[in-house]
Amino acid sequence: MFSQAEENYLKALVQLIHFRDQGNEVGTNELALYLNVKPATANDMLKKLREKSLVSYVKYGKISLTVEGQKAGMDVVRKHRLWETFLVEKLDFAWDEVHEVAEQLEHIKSKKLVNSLDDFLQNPKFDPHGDAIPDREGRILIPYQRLLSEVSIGKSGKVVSVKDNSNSFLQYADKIGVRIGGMIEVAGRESYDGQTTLRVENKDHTVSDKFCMNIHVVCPTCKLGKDCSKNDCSF
Amino acid sequence: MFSQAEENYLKALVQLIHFRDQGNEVGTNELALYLNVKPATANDMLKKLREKSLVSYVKYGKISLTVEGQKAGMDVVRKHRLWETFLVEKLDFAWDEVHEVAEQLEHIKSKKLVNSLDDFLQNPKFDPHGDAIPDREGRILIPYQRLLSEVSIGKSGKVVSVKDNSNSFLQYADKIGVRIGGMIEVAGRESYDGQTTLRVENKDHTVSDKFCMNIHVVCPTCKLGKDCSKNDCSF
DNA sequence: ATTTTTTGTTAGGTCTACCTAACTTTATTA
DNA sequence: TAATAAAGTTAGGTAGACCTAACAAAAAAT
Ligand SMILES: [Mn+2]
Ligand SMILES: [Mn+2]
Ligand SMILES: [Mn+2]
Ligand SMILES: [Mn+2]
Repeated sequence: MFSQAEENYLKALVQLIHFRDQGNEVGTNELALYLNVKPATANDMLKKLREKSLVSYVKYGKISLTVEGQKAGMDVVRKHRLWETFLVEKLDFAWDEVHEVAEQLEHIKSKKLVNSLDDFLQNPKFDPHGDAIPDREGRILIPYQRLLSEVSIGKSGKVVSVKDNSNSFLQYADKIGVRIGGMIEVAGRESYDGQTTLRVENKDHTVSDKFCMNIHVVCPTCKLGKDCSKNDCSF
Repeated sequence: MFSQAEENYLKALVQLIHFRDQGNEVGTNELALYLNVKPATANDMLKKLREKSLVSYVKYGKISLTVEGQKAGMDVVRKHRLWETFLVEKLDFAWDEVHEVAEQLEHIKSKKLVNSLDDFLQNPKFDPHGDAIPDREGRILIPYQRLLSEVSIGKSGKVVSVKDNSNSFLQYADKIGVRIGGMIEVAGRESYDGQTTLRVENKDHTVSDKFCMNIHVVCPTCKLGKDCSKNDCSF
């Protein structure tokens, strides 16, 4: 079994290496920044994880996960997302209240618990933020999605996930009616600074480019599948 | 907030001081034994808890909990028992499978989580082992109960709790049909060594005195109330 | 009332997960 | 290419929660 700290590093590495659009090269400093620790601390832990064959890296080089390390990290992500789903679906938490608690729950050690919970929730494929939940083997479903900031004017998308999980972002999103599964139309975009007019539930809101870069949408007709252009895709 | 270790000590003290039939004087050695640590370790922690005004004790004296310490310990017990109930009621765990996992879950820090869970379970008063679940203020319902070993021959009792939570005990209890809420009749008892014949679900089983001393029963007609003899009590 | 046993304390040490400060390597820029 | 900046490493240190070994106090037994 892994310690809580080890699990946090493995999860962070999965997120930095595999769950990012670009730049999947990860170094000590970036990892440390992500985990709110000092580079020296991250360096210590990397040596320990290397000893245990969970990461592979050489001094001054970039970090990667071994098969075993990736599996372990995925498992933490799986637990995190299942617990978030539980909190929202069963205990009526709001989507901006679950992350902190899930950070704790993700470290509970019991195979039976995780799998029972998965069944109890009817094997959900996505968490309350629209992020894919890895299955028992660490596999995830990847919907073909794009950032709202990349959707052309006049087109609509269905919200599948948000990148920012901060309270301020989630509450702002809530306020203007943006939620997982909801539709958004890009009514206009200012070329000067990317200010975008969104039509949500028949109301218009002018939001920043930054905001749009944190929302993933899919074509409402072909949510899954890699090459969207070959279908009757609305994008 | 308290650390996981601190919480474990506070819970142990509540259990040793308040949840025991007799002998509620507790010392360093006993506490250490209960928690599977060495006396020196328990001593260190007691000093720390005294600093924080959670226990009150003097060198070489007996340990007691302050109001604040008792409140904190009760809260851990509450969480432990709520999670055990959740595991059995919602995730179909058996009553001998829940303790270990609850030992982990009891340390999750979120008032909202505990109270939501309590509501989700419809504010249960007893856990799967028949132990009372403290409410938000740390109050518990105490059924008038006696040990099965003290029930007279010919009388029946309804099982409300078991003292031993070990796998071997629970599985043995299961095997002969003893479960919370079930009825047991004391059909006979050998005065030589206390060997007792129990009638459970119309079958007779001869069990040891030791076994009987780990089962709490109440009169089926007056489960609650302090002075059983004033009612139409079957005992 | 001693002796012996049990119980409790102290001193000093380990291991984990952090830290700061100083240093080295690699990358960037002039 | 040489200077500078950024990234990564090492050494040494702290705090929490545990340990062993030696010792002191209290309780029990003779
Ligand atoms: Mn989260
Ligand atoms: Mn999430
Ligand atoms: Mn338990
Ligand atoms: Mn219990």
